[in-house]
Formats: sequence, structure tokens, C-alpha cells
Amino acid sequence: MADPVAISEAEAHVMQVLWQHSPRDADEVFGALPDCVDWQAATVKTLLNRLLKKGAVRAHKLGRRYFYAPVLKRDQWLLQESSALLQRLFNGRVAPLVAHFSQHRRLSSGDIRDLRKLLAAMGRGG
Amino acid sequence: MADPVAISEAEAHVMQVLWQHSPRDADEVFGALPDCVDWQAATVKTLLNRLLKKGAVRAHKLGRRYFYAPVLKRDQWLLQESSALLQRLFNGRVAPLVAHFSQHRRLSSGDIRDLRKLLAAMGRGG
DNA sequence: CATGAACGATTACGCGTGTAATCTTTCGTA
DNA sequence: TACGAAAGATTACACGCGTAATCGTTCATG
Repeated sequence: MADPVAISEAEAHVMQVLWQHSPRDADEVFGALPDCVDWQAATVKTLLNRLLKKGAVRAHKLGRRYFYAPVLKRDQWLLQESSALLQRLFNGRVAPLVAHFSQHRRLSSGDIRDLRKLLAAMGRGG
Repeated sequence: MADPVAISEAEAHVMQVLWQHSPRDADEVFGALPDCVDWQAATVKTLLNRLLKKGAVRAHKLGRRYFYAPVLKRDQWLLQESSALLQRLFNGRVAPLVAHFSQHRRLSSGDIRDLRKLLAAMGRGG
């Protein structure tokens, strides 16, 4: 089970705005990018084309524009990326990562609360 | 607080064997790599040199060989990498990652047990 | 109908990475 | 002392990525 569709960091920014809402044309994607992403419009088009080539998005033409929508699902991507990291760093297991964060005091109290809730819910058969 | 020392995937394999035991010379590193890593000896030397240049390892000469040891600490690397991923995917928080894994039934029973223990220990002031 | 603006398509280019091969130096040994 | 093996140093090379600029085409408008 290798990477079905691997997307780069810059490409991921584009996907994020398409996951948020789609279909969108290149200009709309450009406009919807967060401020911290400071690209030229041409850059967005390059990335959309690369994503097309990879099969991560699809496009349909309307008038003379293309409208883009994700093919790769956000959930699938999240799982791919985080599984890959856990594999590389922690032998594929989740608990050691959490332990590591705990040791380095990187768990917020919100995290701890949420984790408790989650485990409690799982205890009830979730 | 950007990446102090960023190392690539291949380089990480080399670091792993140095973290496991050091100092080691290039040939010992080569021999200690896991079977799944199938490189020529020359590749290992390239990677060691790149790591040197990055300051991730240091070397001291003994006879005509160099012996290599990590400068970058494993803990630091684990934290860098996992923090970066959490930042990209889950807004920097741990709990959503665990929740995501839970939703997709990727938590082993071992994970669940360990997480429970961990949270219990933290409850006792850990 | 001609022209410019707008859109997509093609091309660019330097850097890091994976993956070595080859060149150079040096040490041990015949 | 000369030569070959072994170790490091230098060079290689294709590919993906970040980041565009430019080229080509088409639609709308004067």
C-alpha cells in the first residue's frame, strides 16, 4: 500500500482551498489562499496543473475556464501523511508520539482533555 | 523558531544507526543499516558528507578514517518532525490526530492501553 | 472585424535529494 | 620503494519542487 497520490507542501495549500469549497476556477483558488501564502497567480496555475497530472484534482471546462475539484479526499490525505510520519518516526504507533509530546510538555490542556474524552468514548464502545 | 537542522529521509536512516551507537566509521554505518535500505557504500559516504555539511553529525579522524557521531539529538529531531507535521495537518494539536486515527480504526489495542496509562500517569502529576 | 485582455499551456531555472561512479590520496606490504 | 587496496573527495545526473515568466489562443468589445 504505497502512496496512491503524493502531493507536495505547496500543492497541499491549493488542495486545502479546494477541500474548503469546490469547484473553483484558478482565479478563485488564488483569491482564497491564506495571506501567509504569497504567490503570483501563475504559480497557482502551475500547481493546479501539476495536481491535475497527478490525478489529485479534476477539472471541467465551462466557457473558457476550468473549474477544479478535489479527487483526493482530505481524510485520505490526512491519514496518508500522518501514517507515513508515524511509520518513519515511531514504528507506526500513535501512543509513542503522544508520549513524546507529553515528555516535552507539548500537550496543551485542551489536548489532554480531548484525549481523555476520546478514550472515555472508546471505552463505551466507540 | 525554524528548522535548526533539516535532514532528508535518506539521511535520517544514517542518523538512526548513529543514534543507536556511535562513533562509527563509514563502513560500520554501511554495515549497520537495516536490510530494507539497499545502498552502495558510496551512497552512505555521500550522505555522511551531506550530514557533516549540515552540521547534523561531526567526525574525528583516527588513522586515515573518520569516525562519525550525531550532533543533532534524536529527541530533537523527533520533536521537530512531528511538530511540523501536526502544524501542517492539525493546527499543531495532538488530540485531533489521535481522533483521526481512532475514526479510521488505526489505533491498535496496544496504543489504546498505552494512551490510557499515559493519561492516568499525567493525572497523578506526571 | 480587429485588438487587447484574460485564460490556459509551455517553458524556465536553481535547489535539494536519491543514488551513485570516479578521482585522489595514503597506508600497508611484497 | 613501488604498487595495489582502501578511504575520503569530487563530480554526476535525473527528478521533483518552489516559483514563476512567457507564449499562444480565444472571447468580448469598440
